[in-house]
Amino acid sequence: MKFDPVLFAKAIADETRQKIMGECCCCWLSVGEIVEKVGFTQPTISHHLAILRDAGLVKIREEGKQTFYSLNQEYIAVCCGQIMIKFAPETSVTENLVKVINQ
Amino acid sequence: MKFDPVLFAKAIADETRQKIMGECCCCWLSVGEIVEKVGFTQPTISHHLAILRDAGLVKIREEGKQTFYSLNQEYIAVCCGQIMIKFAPETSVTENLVKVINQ
DNA sequence: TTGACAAATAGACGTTTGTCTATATAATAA
DNA sequence: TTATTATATAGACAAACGTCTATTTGTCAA
Repeated sequence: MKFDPVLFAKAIADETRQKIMGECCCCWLSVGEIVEKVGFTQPTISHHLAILRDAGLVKIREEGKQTFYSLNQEYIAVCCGQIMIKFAPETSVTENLVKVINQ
Repeated sequence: MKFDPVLFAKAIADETRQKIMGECCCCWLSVGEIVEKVGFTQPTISHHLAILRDAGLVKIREEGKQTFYSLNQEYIAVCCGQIMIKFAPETSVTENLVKVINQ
């Protein structure tokens, strides 16, 4: 997944999608479970999941009739790191991050 | 500035604004200079600067007729760090970041 | 005080986005 | 096969957004 800072920002720039991301951050959830937890219609949730998928922010596992989603934490960390390097290069936090990445 | 992850993401979720951010990341630029570098009309640039300002992403210095803008790198680093903690808590990059913040 | 310049604001307009209902696709069970 | 369930896709529609032109506000120089 080639990093595109605008695509990444657009993907997370919505309250509903951030709710979805929070729900499936550290576990696998089916679309139905996400619908229950977030509270929009199933097509709306599927629409948002497609946007997250196209940006590379979720991992997908199909199992019979169901599709499970889980947040792609590694890639999200990379995206945030890249944005810090691009837009906050002179901060100590970013300098430390760069040190960790390069070691 | 209270951190709002959706407001932050919306503010950086536009190509023109990211160009502006890149230009005034490590220096102070007047609105006129940003207009020249980014290449939209002055009202359009002012519009985007207002969005960045409302999200706390730029610092402002007025000087006579001119207004100078510079990216608020410290706050951008904080925002990225918060997003990592929220959406990528289990990654080693985030664990290192938390260590640095807490020390 | 007048004129010139820099930036912000107002308003118009086309595009993009988020949500919905309706429908299609795919997998399983009877 | 047929019915049922889970998810994705299509299309409609209102709201939000990005850009522009025109205008206003504020500062400085003559």
